[in-house]
Amino acid sequence: MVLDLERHREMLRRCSIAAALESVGERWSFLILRGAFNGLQHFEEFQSTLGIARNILSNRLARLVENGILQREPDPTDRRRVAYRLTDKGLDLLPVLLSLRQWGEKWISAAPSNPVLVDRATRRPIAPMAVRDADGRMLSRAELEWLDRSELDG
Amino acid sequence: MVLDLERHREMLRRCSIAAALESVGERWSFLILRGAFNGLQHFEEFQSTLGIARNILSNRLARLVENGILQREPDPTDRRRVAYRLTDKGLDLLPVLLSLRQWGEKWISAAPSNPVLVDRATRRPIAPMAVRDADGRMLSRAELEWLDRSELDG
DNA sequence: CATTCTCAGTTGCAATATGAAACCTAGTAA
DNA sequence: TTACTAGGTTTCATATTGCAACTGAGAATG
Repeated sequence: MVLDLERHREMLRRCSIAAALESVGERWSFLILRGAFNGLQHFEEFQSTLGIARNILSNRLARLVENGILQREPDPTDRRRVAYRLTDKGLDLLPVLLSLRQWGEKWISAAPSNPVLVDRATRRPIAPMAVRDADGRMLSRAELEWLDRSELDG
Repeated sequence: MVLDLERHREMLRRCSIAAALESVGERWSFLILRGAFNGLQHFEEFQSTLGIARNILSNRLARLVENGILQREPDPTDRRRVAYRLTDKGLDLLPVLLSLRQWGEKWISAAPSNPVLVDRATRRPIAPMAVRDADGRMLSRAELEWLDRSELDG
């Protein structure tokens, strides 16, 4: 029993999805990040655009900072203000955010999202997030298989 | 004031990330889906491998079914048993799951996850989920820009 | 320089969600 | 016919969230 519980805890520690959710899985965290990706930086901006309760926002920002996803930067020109900006670790969540957005767009809100992420050089929208092989070819579901790591070739 | 609240509600309805999170953003939902992707189908399997409370599991499965992400299929050979399996809508969450897993693997639990998703034909692991242009070329952060939909070419 | 306003919170309390454990019901196995 | 199993539900305790009012440092205004 205790062992089983321990095994479970261990499993959750090993599972990177569970680990990721510890950082960004709480209610509002993702929407705060969406805001940050769209340029929001200040407490009042997040609060008024998301309509989140102030104490919860305060808590979520603190946790995201603790987890190294946002950086808290006091503004030197106005000492009341604090800017919250994405760290590299936070910026690296972009694929998660885009996948989720595209899924929601496809299956729930048929309305296309705004703004759109484009290739700066060509100004063309990015491709849908998809599973691809090592050469960048898109793989359909039928082409995929789960393999135990031990069965991977050298 | 009421208008502002309404505008906010409207925004959340329009935001596909918020919409997606309504379906899969509750605590445990993602881990249940991870289990489903790894082959779990039965109540007792989810319960014992995740260690989730039975009433919560019951609630989450019902909600995922409501939202068309899982299908509830009574087993004809044993009328006690019920199989929960991913629908197409649910299977389409794979990119989200993989992005999250890769992020967790990179930034939190350095340990590589198991099992691994491979190209069935070559048995080689899939490429990391990344932002790519329409031709499949990977785009770095510096190459990306947010553009208002109205500014898109034709 | 006194007053007012803004920003980023905190506090207290009510409403919800979650968790643990026992219980239930239909169906299967011995 | 008795025991056991799968998939829940119920009850009650605890934790999380939400709302509204309040605070305190600092900036803007007159």
